[in-house]
Amino acid sequence: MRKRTIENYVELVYDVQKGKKRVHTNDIASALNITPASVTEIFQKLSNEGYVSYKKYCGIKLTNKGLNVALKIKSKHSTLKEFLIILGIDRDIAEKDACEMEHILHPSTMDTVIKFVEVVKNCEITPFWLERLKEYVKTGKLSKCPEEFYELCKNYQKIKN
Amino acid sequence: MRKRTIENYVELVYDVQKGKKRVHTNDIASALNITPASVTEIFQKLSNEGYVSYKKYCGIKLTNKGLNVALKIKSKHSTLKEFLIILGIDRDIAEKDACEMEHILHPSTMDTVIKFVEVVKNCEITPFWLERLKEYVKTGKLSKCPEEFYELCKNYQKIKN
DNA sequence: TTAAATTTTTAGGCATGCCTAAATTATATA
DNA sequence: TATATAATTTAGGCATGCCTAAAAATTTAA
Repeated sequence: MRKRTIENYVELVYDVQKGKKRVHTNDIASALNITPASVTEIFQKLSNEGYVSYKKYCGIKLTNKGLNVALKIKSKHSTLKEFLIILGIDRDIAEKDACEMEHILHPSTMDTVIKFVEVVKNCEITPFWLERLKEYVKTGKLSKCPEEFYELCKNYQKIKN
Repeated sequence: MRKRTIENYVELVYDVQKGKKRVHTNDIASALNITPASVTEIFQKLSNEGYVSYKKYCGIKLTNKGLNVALKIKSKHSTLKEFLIILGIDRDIAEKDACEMEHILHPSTMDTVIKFVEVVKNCEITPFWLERLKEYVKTGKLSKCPEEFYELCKNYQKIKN
């Protein structure tokens, strides 16, 4: 199976599994609008590769290996979604784009995104540059950056060097 | 053909086409490390869908339709790469991640990214928040945001409301 | 508890994007 | 201008992730 496929299925299985003992073909099939027959095939492959334990006619359950993948992907997903929302992307679009990005970004890119989100969340108030960006996206007009900011930045940089 | 496949091939054809009249199977095959036979198949499909004009044994040339797709994708690519580089991602990783992101992001997300890059490039000096982020990524330590910044932000927001 | 309904699996197919090997066409050179 | 060489195409295969139709197992309910 492709990395992407594994990640998507394992992630979904994780979500569906909550509050259930086992996940059945129908659960996945209806969630994805595909046929149960296709899901059976996926279950068998996920099982062969050790992501789930599978018993015919009884559905599946994530193994530790599968659980780890699921947790990692879910963590990436929520960080990326937060990241996009911070930038001003609509929640549902952020959700979809995060769904794609979670599979492709390099670990070091993910690391930067994680820290970006952390930095912004750490701010007591919405950062100025972010306000300006959102305004620009909304109105199409980019306001000029006030002189005081430049001064402050310059001073700060002098101090550091 | 899948959207992603079309975009990838058309983009590559555009790059290879520069300074040549026609692009040959071998050009693409060697660039992608796949066999010329596979490229022939791709050429035929690209041609069927109107992205290139194709004459047997003579290679292909982008049509206007293909050129438009190529230009759009290349524009997305370079914006995304710039975006990632601004955030502090290494150039080669930025290159690879941009290659993936260019196919998946929602237009409104792209719009925000475009404006983000514009806003940062518009700054006379590297924004303070970006300095802090990069430092955090590099050292693992997040410095506290100076009080003056908060004050300035607050004042600015009062003025606007 | 046995028949009906539902769920799951099997078997066989299909499109995609790749492959190899062999045939065809173009080109370079003697 | 032949002919050897190189490039391209055709033909047939393969893995993936999906499909349908039919078979098998399970569950429900009479």
